Amino acid sequence: MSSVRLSTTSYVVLGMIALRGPSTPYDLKRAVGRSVGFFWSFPHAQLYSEPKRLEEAGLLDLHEEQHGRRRKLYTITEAGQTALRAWLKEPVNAHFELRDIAEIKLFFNELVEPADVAKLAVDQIHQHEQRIAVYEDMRRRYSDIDAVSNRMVTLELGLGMERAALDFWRGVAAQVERGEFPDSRARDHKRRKTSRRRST
Amino acid sequence: MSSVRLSTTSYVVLGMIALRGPSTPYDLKRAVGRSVGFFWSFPHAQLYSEPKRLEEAGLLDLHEEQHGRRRKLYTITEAGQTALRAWLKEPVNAHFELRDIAEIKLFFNELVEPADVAKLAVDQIHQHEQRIAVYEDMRRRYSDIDAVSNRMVTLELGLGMERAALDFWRGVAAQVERGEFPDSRARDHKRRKTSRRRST
DNA sequence: TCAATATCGTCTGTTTCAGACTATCCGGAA
DNA sequence: TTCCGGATAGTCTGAAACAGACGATATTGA
Repeated sequence: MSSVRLSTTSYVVLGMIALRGPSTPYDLKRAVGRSVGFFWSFPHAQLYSEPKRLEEAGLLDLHEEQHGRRRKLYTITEAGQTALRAWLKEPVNAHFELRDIAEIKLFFNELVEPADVAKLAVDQIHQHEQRIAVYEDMRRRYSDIDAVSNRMVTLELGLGMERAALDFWRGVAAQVERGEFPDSRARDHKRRKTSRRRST
Repeated sequence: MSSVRLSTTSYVVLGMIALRGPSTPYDLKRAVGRSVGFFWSFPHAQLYSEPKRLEEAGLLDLHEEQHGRRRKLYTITEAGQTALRAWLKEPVNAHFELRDIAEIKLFFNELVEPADVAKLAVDQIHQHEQRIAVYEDMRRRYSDIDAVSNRMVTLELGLGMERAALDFWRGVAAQVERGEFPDSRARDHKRRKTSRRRST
């Protein structure tokens, strides 16, 4: 029940148990693998150690099952629900929580000569397609449940967001294919000018 | 010169030095703080330890300056350039590199009742605006240099991507404001139905 | 029946995190 | 001239997380 520092991974665990109900670490491992793992991946060993921490903090309840293989079944507590919801409501804080590899690669892309926009676009398209598949899979699995509202709102938002990104990169890819992209044009008139800097 | 494991942070350091030229850790700290730090943040102490590792791996050169305060000036080596470019070219691998907090929060958003789409949108809008500002700042700082091609291609892509996302979320916010969003409509006819599960 | 495969869980050295802490420099007020 | 505050610059450390090797138990079907 002592105060622990909760990481994003902690909230992923909390969130998964809140969504799925009572779960063993292995349940979580499989569920994470085909859903939220596409947005936040981590070693599966964490799914054994993290719930233990959360249980010690009073955010999960533990029910040890003692027949056959010893396994641990975790349930979320009231305190856990509260902590999770509080986190979900607060904005992403700028404090060591921002990490976006795709954007980093884009940021530094000017360093690869000539800028390989085509490859970049393909990479992004692939990633967004994958994420869309994750959301669509969830939608498929839940469409038979009658509680349409909250879950469906979320799924549609996720899909919408991913589709917007996908469209953007598909557009880029198409432009590149039609030779409309600046990098090919710019290359020849660059040759003449060398590393002159800051004339004004 | 031994082989070390390079993390994303390593590549950020390499990338910053490649972009800016010779830099001290403190230079990096400031530069990161107002640019790439918005996509990938980490404790500044890393900017002292990481270059040392990279230097030992032969990816950076060290020039110790010994007048006044002792400071270390790092330059990227050929090997460093090569490693960086190789990383930039390879697609984001699915192996512990995917981490997107905003998407996580969206994923679990159905758990906050009623789904607070408005707040979510505001958060996203803020974040994308901030990132747009980063790209625009870069563009402002570099627009006077005549090497238009690579850097400008990258900046336009970054801006385009962020604007697409921003537009999407602005659209969502507008819908919410006009009351067109499903969550308000869905709430009443949900009350009646309780936790029945999976009828088929 | 036992071998292969799938399921489930633990362990461990290394790296990173997060921020407290130390130290230096510089300008202006007392 | 010293003293103070703030900006600049760098170090240190305990606690987590990482990454994956490893160990153990079930299940199956030959």
